[in-house]
Amino acid sequence: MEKLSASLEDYLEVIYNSIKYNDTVKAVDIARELNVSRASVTEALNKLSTKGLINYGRYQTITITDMGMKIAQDVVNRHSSLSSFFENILGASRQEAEENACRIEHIISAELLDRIEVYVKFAEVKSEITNEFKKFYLENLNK
Amino acid sequence: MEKLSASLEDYLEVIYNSIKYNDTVKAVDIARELNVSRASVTEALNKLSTKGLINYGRYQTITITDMGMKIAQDVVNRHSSLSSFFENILGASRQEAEENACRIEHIISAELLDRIEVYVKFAEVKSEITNEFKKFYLENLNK
DNA sequence: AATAAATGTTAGGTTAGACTAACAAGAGGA
DNA sequence: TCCTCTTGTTAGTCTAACCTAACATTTATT
Repeated sequence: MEKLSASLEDYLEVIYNSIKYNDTVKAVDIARELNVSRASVTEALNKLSTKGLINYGRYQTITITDMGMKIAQDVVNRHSSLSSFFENILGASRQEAEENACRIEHIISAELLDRIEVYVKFAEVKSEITNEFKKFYLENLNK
Repeated sequence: MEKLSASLEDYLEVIYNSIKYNDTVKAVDIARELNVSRASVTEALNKLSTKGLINYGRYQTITITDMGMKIAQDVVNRHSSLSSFFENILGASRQEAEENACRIEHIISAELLDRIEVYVKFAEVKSEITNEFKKFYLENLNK
């Protein structure tokens, strides 16, 4: 199975999260969330369906297949690893962290992401590092 | 001036580096470097020229304008900050670091990049952190 | 149930960025 | 100089991802 485009990963991610937290998704929700037209959502749904990642047909309820589930969870994991790295280690705001995670999650390599995940664990164990960096960062703002 | 696309930033970056290290660039070099056809290079050169970032006309030598210079240097800075973060702090190989920097440089926010740059300085001052992380990373490989 | 509002689909367009194939221009060697 | 090879350009295509406008279907309201 060839890699999904950044765009299709976004659609799948929204579908996954929406089902997880609201038990269901409608095309109009996806459109709002991704700031695209309803027509674009229909197009994306057809592509995801053709690839066997969601179950979907005209005017039908959207569900995720097992394969789609695996991919969606992988995207979501990438997202949350990056986001917590940006927020907890680099000290970015929640929003800043989220926005960057949304974009970078699609293009980072598995290996580099792995290093980032380990770094998050590392910083949990050695929490003084994070504090020292925050101090260092503030000192550097004036320069 | 509106933001350049990732693709045009790549072209400009190659032009900048090529001129910096070889005093000149030819379209065929750009094509090789970016793995695109010569036709695609011609198209990109016309766009960059229209935007006033390079001086260029049919069959003519390519040079960078002052404005193009600023943008190119900014891209190159983003690239090298990211690359050294990935290599020196996260311990990725040179190649891994470069490849990811090439992609991420186009989409990271200025604010997050700034935090990364400060983190690189921080790790230079506190070099024990990097060593501890490398140890921690190796220990975590087996889990 | 009838109608109005919301949602989903289709058809047809646009744009950026790539491609190939064919042709044009320039550069180097015999 | 002529010929050949390399390099650059053009024309025409393709694809992904978006859009709008019009139409179809479903859902909600009276």
